[in-house]
Amino acid sequence: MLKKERQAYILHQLNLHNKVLSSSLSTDINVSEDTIRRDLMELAAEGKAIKVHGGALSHSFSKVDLPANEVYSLNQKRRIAQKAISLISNGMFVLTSGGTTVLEMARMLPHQLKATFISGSIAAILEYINHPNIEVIIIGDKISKSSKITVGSEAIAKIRQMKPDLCFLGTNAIDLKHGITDSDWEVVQLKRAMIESSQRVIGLSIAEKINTFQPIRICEATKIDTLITELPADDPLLKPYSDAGIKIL
Amino acid sequence: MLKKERQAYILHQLNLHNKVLSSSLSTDINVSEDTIRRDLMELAAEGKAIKVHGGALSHSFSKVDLPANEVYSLNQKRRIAQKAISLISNGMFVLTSGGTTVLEMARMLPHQLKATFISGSIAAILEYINHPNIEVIIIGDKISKSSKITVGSEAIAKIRQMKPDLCFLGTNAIDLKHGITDSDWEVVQLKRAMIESSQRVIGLSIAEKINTFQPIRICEATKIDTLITELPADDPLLKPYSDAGIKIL
DNA sequence: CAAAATCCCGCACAAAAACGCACAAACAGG
DNA sequence: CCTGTTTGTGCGTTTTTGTGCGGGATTTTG
Repeated sequence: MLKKERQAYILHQLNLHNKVLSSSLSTDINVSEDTIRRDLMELAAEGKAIKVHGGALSHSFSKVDLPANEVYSLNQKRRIAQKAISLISNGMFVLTSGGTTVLEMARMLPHQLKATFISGSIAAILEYINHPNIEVIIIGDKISKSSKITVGSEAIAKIRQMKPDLCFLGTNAIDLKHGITDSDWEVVQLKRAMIESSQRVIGLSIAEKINTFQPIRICEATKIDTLITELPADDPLLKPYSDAGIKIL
Repeated sequence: MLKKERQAYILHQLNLHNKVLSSSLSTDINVSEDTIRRDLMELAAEGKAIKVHGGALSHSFSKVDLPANEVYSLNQKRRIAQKAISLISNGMFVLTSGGTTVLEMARMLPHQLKATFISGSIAAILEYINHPNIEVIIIGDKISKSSKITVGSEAIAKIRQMKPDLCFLGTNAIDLKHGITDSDWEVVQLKRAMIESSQRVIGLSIAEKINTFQPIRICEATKIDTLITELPADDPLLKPYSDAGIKIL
């Protein structure tokens, strides 16, 4: 049995039962537990499983452990959110993606701001609802358990028929050569649609994601109009982007 | 049973009952109390539970005890939810409305149930997401701030093009003469669509709402197939409904 | 205040993981 | 074809992790 084949089988079992045991898999496919363990580690590294002692769990179980160590980047994200908010004016239609930076922005929206926010991110929606003057439109479709946002053709079709003033995109990786990239196929599809529909796209990215890339490409970096990081606009790290015609904030 | 799995189970119980006993958990999952205690300590360290002598408390409960009458109606709703859940089988497509009873049902869904839930209620969606085996489809549209559900023509159109197996309807008022009624125009539109699309409609209503009515009519009472209250099925209050051909549970 | 329940501590032990190594099959390139 | 390299796999050995148990300390309760 080929490695890929075996891993596909493991993933299938994982989706089916939401958990797998190294021991049972080993007797099941007739390979050593060591091999299973190595497979599980690979799958975990690719984000397709969660490795635990004794086997692995499906991502849908991960709700149990949200990492609390992320406090570190919180301040950076707040700074980004602050800059992003300055771009929003009363009466605008604003489309937002998922991601923690966007979520932080949602939390910091000034009370008196009157605008309409469109999103498929459950967490962001929750924040918008609590604001007194913000209208919320949710993009419906199947919800991806891993990213907690709606994905699928319905969602994409819905986005395509809008023309929002602004689009805030939480970017996982941006690089002039590789463009804007991500690791989840469904999310990529969605973000691509968001970018194409919007009059002005604003990328939100903490500095450590600048000049990095991930397996799947969304679009060229120059498709975004404005890039916001926690750094000052004249930071040398951002110079190439500014030269490429992207506004920096 | 894996450690993470067990802890997930404990957390689920905690969210459900707002408290857990080490002793009962121990006999429940068939592990030593020591192990449970260690789990609770870990969960407490992560801030997901509050360890107390004899078990643990949910974080939300730490405040003050809910007023007695709320607890009272909570128990009624739990009883309704329990009956409602018994109607759901694996693989079903289930459409649910908003309301606290439906929300309670969402919380009580058994861990191993595999089904697809469709809803426009933000609170319900949040509960569904936390279940490992449930697929979630959200109905998108504008969100009504008062009821925290999506309303509007898009939502209605979306519902119209589905044919779910079951529809659970939190009913605010039901009466044989006036039918099922509600007070919010947009919600009424939505519920009407839900009833028409579904193969089987189950009304959830606490007894005090039986034989009451509100300003706007959704449909006749007989449009629902099954009525679930916290009362036993042979309660005289429900006799007229049963005579009208509605199944009582 | 005394009995009962619960917790805490150290220990034992089995299951699982990590590590280093061996080995064979697949591959690449003269 | 031969040969050096990479890749996937299995096998001991050592470490780590998860769990249960006994007994003494502590808390709860009537």
